[in-house]
Amino acid sequence: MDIQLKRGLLDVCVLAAIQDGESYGYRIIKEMKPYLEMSESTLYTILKRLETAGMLTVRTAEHDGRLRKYYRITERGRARLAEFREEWKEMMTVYRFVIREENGK
Amino acid sequence: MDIQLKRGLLDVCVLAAIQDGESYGYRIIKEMKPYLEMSESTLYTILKRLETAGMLTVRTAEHDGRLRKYYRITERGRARLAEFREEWKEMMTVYRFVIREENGK
DNA sequence: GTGGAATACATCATATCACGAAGTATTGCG
DNA sequence: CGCAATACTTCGTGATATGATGTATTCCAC
Repeated sequence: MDIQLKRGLLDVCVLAAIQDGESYGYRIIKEMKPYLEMSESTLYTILKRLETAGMLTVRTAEHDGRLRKYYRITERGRARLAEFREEWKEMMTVYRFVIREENGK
Repeated sequence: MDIQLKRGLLDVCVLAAIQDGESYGYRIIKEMKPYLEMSESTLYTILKRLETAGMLTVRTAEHDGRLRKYYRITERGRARLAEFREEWKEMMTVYRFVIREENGK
């Protein structure tokens, strides 16, 4: 998919991946892969950004001798998802503008 | 609208604005405004980029003593629009992944 | 007839951001 | 032992949207 198009989905996609309960980086990537591929460096950048924005919280825990960071969505994060749904309506309006001519085919 | 979300639409939106016949910068902005707002500097940057990519051609003509640049879509530009429609299908898949939980409400 | 809005385009600096590359460290399997 | 998988981090780079600013003309209101 076009990178630019992808950009708008990355953040909300990560939030969506933890909306049912906490998860961790490596698992999030695997879970999202069928829908949207992203590199590890991208994901961890996004997770940091979302944390800074108060959209998720982090806790570190040991699992099989390895450290894992578990991410949990916050109210603000859920609000972002709700906002996204509104923005999507605008997206659809623009989409119809873009494809209008080929519509009659 | 969220800037990141907007990014994926800007280029195709400009192409869509000239798909029915040539137009010029100032008019494109006005025409797109109800759907997607962009600053002038953004538009002219995009027009230059699309020209470099061979998705549109430019001709300069005088109109009421002022110079205008008229932009015309190319075959490659139309191909980009067609490609966008395919990408949109992927976008819809991701969209459904994002809103899946709230769907049942 | 002067000032300001509208028309029309250009350039520059800046901030954001996705990503590849590379690294660290452990577990588990053949 | 070696290699894949797990798990996270850091750095540099390139792309890009935008505000600020500038140039130049036309048209309308006062």
